[in-house]
Amino acid sequence: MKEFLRTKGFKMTPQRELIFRSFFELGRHVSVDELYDKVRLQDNTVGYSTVWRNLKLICRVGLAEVVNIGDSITRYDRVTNIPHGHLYCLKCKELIEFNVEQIVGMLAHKTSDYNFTPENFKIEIQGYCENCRESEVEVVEETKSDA
Amino acid sequence: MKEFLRTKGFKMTPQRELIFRSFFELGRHVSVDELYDKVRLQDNTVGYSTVWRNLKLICRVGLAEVVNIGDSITRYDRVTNIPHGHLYCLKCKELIEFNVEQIVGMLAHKTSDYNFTPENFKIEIQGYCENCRESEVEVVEETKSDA
DNA sequence: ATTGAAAATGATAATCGTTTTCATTTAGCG
DNA sequence: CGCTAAATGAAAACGATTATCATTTTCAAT
Repeated sequence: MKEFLRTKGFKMTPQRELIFRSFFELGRHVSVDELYDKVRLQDNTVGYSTVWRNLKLICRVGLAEVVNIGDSITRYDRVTNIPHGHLYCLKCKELIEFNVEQIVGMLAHKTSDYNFTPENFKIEIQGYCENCRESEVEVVEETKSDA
Repeated sequence: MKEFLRTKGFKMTPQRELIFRSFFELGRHVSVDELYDKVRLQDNTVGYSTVWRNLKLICRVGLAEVVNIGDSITRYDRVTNIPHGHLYCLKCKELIEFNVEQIVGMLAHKTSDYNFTPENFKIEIQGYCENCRESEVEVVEETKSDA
């Protein structure tokens, strides 16, 4: 890892090592706060900005990418070689991954109709998971006034 | 439209009418600022918050939905009956719509494997449009230090 | 037409996530 | 070692979005 970063022109530091390791330990859909909390458990001197910067760095070097669904929280997802989309349950807020290998293939083909060269596919589906399926009624009648 | 809103429990006001009309005149991928500017051309007393609130209202009643691509600007897209995804050019930042009717069909089918009931499909593809295709090289070597 | 309750407006302040700044410390090459 | 570029941590700055609140307006019931 140290080597990997060096070849890209970045240095290795204890904080950075801790942040990187924590990120990969956390696994999927990591938010800044989650990562910050985990890092602080092991070293409570690490600054918030440092966690932030390194999370962006992890993306910059191609080891993670941003996941943005309905809520306003940006999450970072470890890059894997199997492409996946996300199913987001509007009720319980759970984020389920699902395989989109064939879909991506089709999409790639389709974009060529538009003379477009794709780099990155984002497929996010909002809906209701198995458990929450029943109560999918009221969508408009929530917050009416002001807001 | 007035009727339509009333049945959903909302009132009609001159500002609201102007904002709604302006939104639909603008067409696709409307940002708050764009809409605000357009509205102010016709009535420079309308407040920013009012534009904001009404943009959200347009979404709430199902006439528009949020489009969020790479940049941090939230845009609102008029809902149509033909489902479409977005091709976002990383260079010129243009947003191209493309038809995803079949794709959505496949996706809907695929989500059933996960016992998931989809409500909303978002397909965003980043890449390079016809004109910008050549210069798609440097992706990592941009801003190195700090940041 | 008048009225009264509910909702909308507009200005402003508050909030939240993210980015920048800057003085200080550190990594790592020569 | 010693030097330079990069990294850190704290704090402030920033921009987008939301909440607050006093005032005004809509609209249904009279």
